[in-house]
Amino acid sequence: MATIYEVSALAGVSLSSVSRVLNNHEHVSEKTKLKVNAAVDKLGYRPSSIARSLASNRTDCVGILVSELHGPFYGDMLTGIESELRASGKHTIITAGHSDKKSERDGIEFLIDRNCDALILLVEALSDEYIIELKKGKIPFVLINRYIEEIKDDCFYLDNLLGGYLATKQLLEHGHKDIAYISGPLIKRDANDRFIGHKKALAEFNVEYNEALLYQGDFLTQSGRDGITHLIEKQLPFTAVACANDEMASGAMKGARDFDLSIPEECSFIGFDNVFFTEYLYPQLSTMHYPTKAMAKMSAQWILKNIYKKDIAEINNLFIPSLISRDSIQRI
Amino acid sequence: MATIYEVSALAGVSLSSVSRVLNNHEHVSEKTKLKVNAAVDKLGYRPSSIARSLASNRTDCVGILVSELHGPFYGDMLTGIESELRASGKHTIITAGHSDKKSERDGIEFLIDRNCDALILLVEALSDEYIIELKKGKIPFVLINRYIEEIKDDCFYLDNLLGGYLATKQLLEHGHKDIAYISGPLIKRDANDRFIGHKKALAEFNVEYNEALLYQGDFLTQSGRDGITHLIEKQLPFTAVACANDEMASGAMKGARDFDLSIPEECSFIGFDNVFFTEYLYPQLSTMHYPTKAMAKMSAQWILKNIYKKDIAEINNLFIPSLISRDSIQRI
DNA sequence: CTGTTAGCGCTTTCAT
DNA sequence: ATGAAAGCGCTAACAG
Repeated sequence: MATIYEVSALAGVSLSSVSRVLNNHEHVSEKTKLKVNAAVDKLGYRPSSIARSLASNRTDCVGILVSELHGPFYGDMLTGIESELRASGKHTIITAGHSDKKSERDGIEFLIDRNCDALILLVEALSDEYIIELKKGKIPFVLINRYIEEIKDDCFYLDNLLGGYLATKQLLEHGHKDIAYISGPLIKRDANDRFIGHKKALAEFNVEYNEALLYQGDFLTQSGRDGITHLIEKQLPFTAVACANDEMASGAMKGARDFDLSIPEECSFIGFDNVFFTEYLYPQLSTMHYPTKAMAKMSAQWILKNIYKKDIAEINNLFIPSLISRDSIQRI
Repeated sequence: MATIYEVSALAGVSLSSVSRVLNNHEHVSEKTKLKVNAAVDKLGYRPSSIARSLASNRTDCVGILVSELHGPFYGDMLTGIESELRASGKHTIITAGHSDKKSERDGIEFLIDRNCDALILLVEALSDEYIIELKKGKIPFVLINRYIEEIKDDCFYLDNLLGGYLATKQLLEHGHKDIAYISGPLIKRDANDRFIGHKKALAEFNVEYNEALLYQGDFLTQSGRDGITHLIEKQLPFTAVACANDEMASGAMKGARDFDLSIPEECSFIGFDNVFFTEYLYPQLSTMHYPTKAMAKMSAQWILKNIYKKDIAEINNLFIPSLISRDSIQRI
């Protein structure tokens, strides 16, 4: 592998001149540029990113931590971030936190050890305190899908309360009054906000909230199924169920069918997130659109703007969910 | 940030001794180990991975290239690889090739430039020749989901022909004779193999292959929908359709329903890959299981064994699909 | 506009 | 078993 020394020798200029043209620094004569580029081509020279990082203290890498590398939600996030960063010549090191405190901590340490210039974090298990403390360290980072008051400008988040509200409102407007709710883990902020939104809609329509109709799931399909099973077996009265995400909604729909409930005739459903497969469920699932890609892109832009000093028009932290109306809700 | 010099000074031993205990080299006295570790703890020292890489010419990073970062198939692959590698203290740099020749080439170059110790590649657009040529370079790599005769020991692949055969056989055994086939892009080896398997099953059951019943899709949901629409509008006779992957099957099922075909009563379906959402379609989709995780894990193990000299029991290159029988096939 | 000179923080022979 | 010293390949003042 040719080094910069050989380029320098062949081009007949100094090391620094080579470095300058390689990094597009100004104040380099056209002539030396030409000479250097010729030498580079001739030698098939490729700079060593490692050596460059050691000397410059930059890696052009941003570290990403998401809960899982699979799953429609995280997949879209990753795609959105990677493509935006890649377009600016920055690279991503991706790792998984598995919604587990230790894993998330390890993941972050790993990314810091890899000398990432900045991080994009989707952390669920780590406490607000830990994150606020991390902010005092020297590694810049943003949070996605999470709101922490103290560092809110570095957070990108959805108005989950509004989403929960709009979802249930949709059910109410179709005449439903007995509405079950399959929530995410309520200790999680997003899950709780969606739930609060649900209750807000109920209140607005003067429908009394019935605690028995709440089932707390974990955002995974199986828990949706468990939820509907629980509700049915308890013989609880409901004509519709709002689910805190699409995975659970699909599980719940499956569970309902196991009890021969026809959808949406006997039971309506609404999901949340609008992941790609909702359109391919039967009936197609009405849900709340989560602008995942836009949020992913924005978080990447924050990095580009603040760390790499690129010109970015405007940073916007709050994202708004919108209703996707399909076929899983029956008017009664 | 403390450096190794400070550790050396505080511990009262030489640089090299510190380096030795840090890297678990043998021939270090218990005493110096203790002294060094104490100093490390006291200083909160963390080695710089960059400096280490520069000096040692290793990065402990393996580069992964997949077509997309989203999608159930790639997601599972990534998860499988990352967890296996991570467990051995190796790291992954992940990038997307978008099934495009230039993107894939760029991605590989990027990973090489990042000084990855080895690569795991899922490439679709790049030619066999390009890959064989790459093999002559100095970067070690394996291929997943692809078979190239010349480097077959470094390939991990599914017996797609068998899968295609078994899928259609399942339909035939349920009495179907008029079987439509929605294929992937037939220039792709895996798509073509599945299709060949389909025809083989037909032949074995003495059912004549009818070219009109073939629709060539692109593995994406929409093309499944387009396929079924085409078949129906042409008024072609069929009682079942075999799809080359689950995405297209879900699209096809949706399309069939748009024409008020009941599934599976009026039309049976079988998919391929057994991605997670097949279970949540209605009816649940019968499909061929693709041991994605196992393949991902195996490819990571190849790297661990051959690059990092870990003890790995056995490497196995060929993976076998198996039938997952659910509710989308009607006996006639 | 160009060249000289120090390192960046660590690993790795080679002696001892 | 330990230490000294020579880089790994590049960037970034600084001087000219």
